[in-house]
Amino acid sequence: MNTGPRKTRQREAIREVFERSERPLTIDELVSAAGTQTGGIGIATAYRAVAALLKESWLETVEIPGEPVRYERAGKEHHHHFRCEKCDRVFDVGGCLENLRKLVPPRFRVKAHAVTLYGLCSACAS
Amino acid sequence: MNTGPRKTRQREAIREVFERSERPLTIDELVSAAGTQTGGIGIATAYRAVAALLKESWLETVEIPGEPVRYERAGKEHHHHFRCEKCDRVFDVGGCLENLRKLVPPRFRVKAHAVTLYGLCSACAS
DNA sequence: CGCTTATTGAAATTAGCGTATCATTTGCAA
DNA sequence: TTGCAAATGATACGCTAATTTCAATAAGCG
Repeated sequence: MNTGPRKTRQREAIREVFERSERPLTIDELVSAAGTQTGGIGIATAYRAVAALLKESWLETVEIPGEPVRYERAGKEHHHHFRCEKCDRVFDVGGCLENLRKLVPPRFRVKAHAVTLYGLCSACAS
Repeated sequence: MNTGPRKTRQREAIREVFERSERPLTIDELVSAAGTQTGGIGIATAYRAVAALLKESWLETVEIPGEPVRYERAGKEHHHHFRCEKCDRVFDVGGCLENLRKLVPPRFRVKAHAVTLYGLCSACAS
């Protein structure tokens, strides 16, 4: 007897997609990517699998204003995101600003920060 | 004869609320604030007035991931925002980071950026 | 292999946010 | 004061994202 999570074609596909992708993906992007690489997955399955992967901290959310939530592998080095205004893709951007804390008023306590850059990616800038 | 916008109690109240507020407000915050200061305004009116004030660039949008859109007076100096995780209010944060462009890969073109800080405001930190 | 039960997925449902409707109110020019 | 169009506001509607339903499928232990 066993009552653990089962290994299914769909979940394997989802893990593969995220492991191969170097950028955050929306649910729809995930479904599309998994669809081409395997027999395809349903949206409900995608949501459920992502929720599970979030719970076990295998994925993290990437939220950008006015955009659907995206997901990427957890545990990456500290980084931020760049959204291409032409192709709508979101890319990781390494590095960070050290002096963020200096910006806020004295008694404010900064616990986290998000930086989003907007512009044209290399593919769309040419 | 004249076919311009009319001066109403509700629009006056909305302008006053934004002029007095030093922080961005959601539609609901606006309705609440206007409600206490005057006879109250409807949500539809709030949306319409805000849309008009946006169109004439008297207001600007402040978008924070996972949050409803907020609005603040346009024309302020370049600044960013701080969201208190306890009271959910959003505050303006002066200053900026100069070296943002250095973060992105060579061929990427940066046109804008958004910085959001998260933590506890001075009132909630005590 | 056979059985139990987790998983899938299409479709229905929910939830949040914003807009459109339309009868009523009201600004304001004549 | 009068009249008309603009403005209001309660509510119905629409849209998108995400969850739930439930019958069918399939993982995987014995």
